[in-house]
Amino acid sequence: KRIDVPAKTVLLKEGTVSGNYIFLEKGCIRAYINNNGVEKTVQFFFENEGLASLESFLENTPSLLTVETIESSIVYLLPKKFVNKLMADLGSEPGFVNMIIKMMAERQIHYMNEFVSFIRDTPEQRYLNLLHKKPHIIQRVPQHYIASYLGISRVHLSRIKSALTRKK
Amino acid sequence: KRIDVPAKTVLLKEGTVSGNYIFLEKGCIRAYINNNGVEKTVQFFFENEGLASLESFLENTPSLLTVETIESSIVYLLPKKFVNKLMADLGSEPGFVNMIIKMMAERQIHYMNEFVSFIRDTPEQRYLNLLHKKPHIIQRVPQHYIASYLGISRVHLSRIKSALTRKK
DNA sequence: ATATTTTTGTAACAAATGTTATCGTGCAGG
DNA sequence: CCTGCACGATAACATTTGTTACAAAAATAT
Repeated sequence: KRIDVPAKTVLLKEGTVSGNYIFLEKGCIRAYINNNGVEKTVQFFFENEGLASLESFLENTPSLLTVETIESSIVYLLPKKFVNKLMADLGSEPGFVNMIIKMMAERQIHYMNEFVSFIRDTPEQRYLNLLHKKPHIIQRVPQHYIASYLGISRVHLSRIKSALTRKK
Repeated sequence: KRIDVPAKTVLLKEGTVSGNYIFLEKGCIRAYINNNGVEKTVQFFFENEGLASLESFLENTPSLLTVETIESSIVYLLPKKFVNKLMADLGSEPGFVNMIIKMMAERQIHYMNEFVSFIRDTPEQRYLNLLHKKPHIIQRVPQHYIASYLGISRVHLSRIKSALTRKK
C-alpha cells in the first residue's frame, strides 16, 4: 500500500468512486476540479496529511475532484474497508468519537473560513492571508496552481505580486 | 425561551460569545459579517432551522458573525448548558453519534460546495444555482442581501437579472 | 551539455464588476 | 390618507480582472 510516485501522478480521478483514504508521507498533492477543461485547484496537501473526497468516500458517489501529485511523493493508500473497520472497532471507545467530531468540526470551520474569505476579501487580501498563514504553500507550490486556488488568473496573481513589491 | 421579535432584530452580535443555540419557528434570519462597515451576508435561515456560530459555540470565542432577523420572527433560544447536557446524555446512545457525524458531514459538504462554487462559477452561474436549488431564498429575501451573499454588488445583481430576462 | 517542457513576468486589449447618483415604486407607521 | 423609507432599476464612469500573446528564466529530461 506504500507507493512511490513521480510528479503529476493522478491518485484519484474525477468521475470515479473514491476507494482509498490517501495518506501522504512525503511530497505534495493538489486536489482540483475540472471545469470545461480549466483546472480549478481546491486544496493542497503536504507531509503527514491525509485526505479523502469526503462526499465520494462516505456516500460512494463519483468524486468531483481529481487528486494529483505536484512533486514526486510517497503515499499510503488505505482501502476503504480498512478504514471502516477501524471506525467500527474504535466506535465504542469514548475518546475516539470526540476526536472524530473535533476533526470534522475543524474541517467545517476551515471550509467556512474559506467561504467567508471569498465573500469578504479581495484577491490581494486572500493572497496576503495565504502568505501569512500558510507560507509553506506559497513556497512549494507553482504559482499558477495558487492563482487557481485563489480564484483568479495567473496573470492577475503576477500583477498582485508585483504591485506588492512596489508598495514595500 | 420562546420569543417573538420584529424584523431587523439582532439575536447575536459580532464580538460577543454565542450563548444560545437559536431555533427558528417562524420567519427568516440572516447571518453576516461586518467588514469595514460593509455587511457581507453569509447564510440565510428559515422555518424550522437552527443555527449556532459553530466556532464561537464550541470554543467560547467571540463570534465573527452577527445574526439578525429579516422578517418579524418567532425564535427559541436554547442556552448552551442545555445543549451540552443533551449531548452528554445521549452520547452513550449508538445511533445518536452517527447522526451527529452525519449532520456535521452534511454541513461540511455544504460549505465545501459553496467554496468550490466561488472558485469555479461566475456570479451569474451562482445566481442561477441559487434560483434553481433554493428558490425560496430568492423569493423571500430582499435582493441586496442576496447580492452580498453572492459576493457581488447590488447593482451587478440587478444587471445579471435584467440580462437573464433579455435572454429568455 | 543541450533540448524540451514548465513556470513566470509583462504588455495590450477586452470583459466583468464596482461606485456613485438618480429615479420610481411600494409599503409601513403615524 | 400621508409621508418617509426601504427597495430595486438604470445610467455613466472608474477600477478590477480576464485573455491572449510573447519572451525570459528555471526546471527536467535526454
